[in-house]
Amino acid sequence: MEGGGQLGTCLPNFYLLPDHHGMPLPPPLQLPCHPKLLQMPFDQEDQRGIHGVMLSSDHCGLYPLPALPLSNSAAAAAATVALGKHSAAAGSMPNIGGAEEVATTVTKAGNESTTCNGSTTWWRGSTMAAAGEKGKMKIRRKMREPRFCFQTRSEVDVLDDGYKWRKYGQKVVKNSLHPRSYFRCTHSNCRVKKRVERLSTDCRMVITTYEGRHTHSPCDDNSSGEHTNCFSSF
DNA sequence: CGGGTTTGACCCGCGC
DNA sequence: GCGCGGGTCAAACCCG
Repeated sequence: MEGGGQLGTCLPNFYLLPDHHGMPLPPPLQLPCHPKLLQMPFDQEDQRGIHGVMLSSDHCGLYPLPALPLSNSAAAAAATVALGKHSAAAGSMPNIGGAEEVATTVTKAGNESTTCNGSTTWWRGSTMAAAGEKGKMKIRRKMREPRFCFQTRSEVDVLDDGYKWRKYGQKVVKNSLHPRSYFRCTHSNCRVKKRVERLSTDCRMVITTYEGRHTHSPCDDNSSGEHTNCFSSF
């Protein structure tokens, strides 16, 4: 069902954030412009050959993003993005069209609600333990969270978005000069993942892809005493 | 010693 | 059916 959940099947939502310059990165919710304005029905995008909308780094203007090939390039894969969190804590980030559809798919794939509970570790239980064995990894593969990606110019690969991430993999992807890094949120009940890679065409550009929704606020990941530091740089 | 990173292997989906 | 490529696992390693 639902086409195997290949990344390319769900068109991403793109945001181009202002230049990073090593500064902590605000989560999508804190984009300089209202994220809602960036939304566009996926099917509509597709029909127009537009795979996303980017926020101009210079003036917050919107413009279509036809350049990123979503089907197979590394950038495309990274571009298939997803937004985690922000629905509960901040509440201002709407569920994004296609992303919500993906979420539905995830639910149908099953077992999601059981994955985070009672597992010994924050993510292992959500996959292998829930599946019980590798043979059921197919279920895992089907599980797709809402995705959201944005792109920014940055000196560093891993942007500080206020959450705490653990790297669980790195892989060289085709058509990309730079390896893609895979991260998971370290929060015990949070299954949000993110991928980070640099554009092969412009190594200064970092594409960050979020998948899933955080079940906690950004500060919950840090020590409880650092609540004011999450995005203090802004 | 605990938590995070690295990295090779494995699995799965998709295209041909 | 097969091969390719992306995504994930998990043991080994590193670091504070």
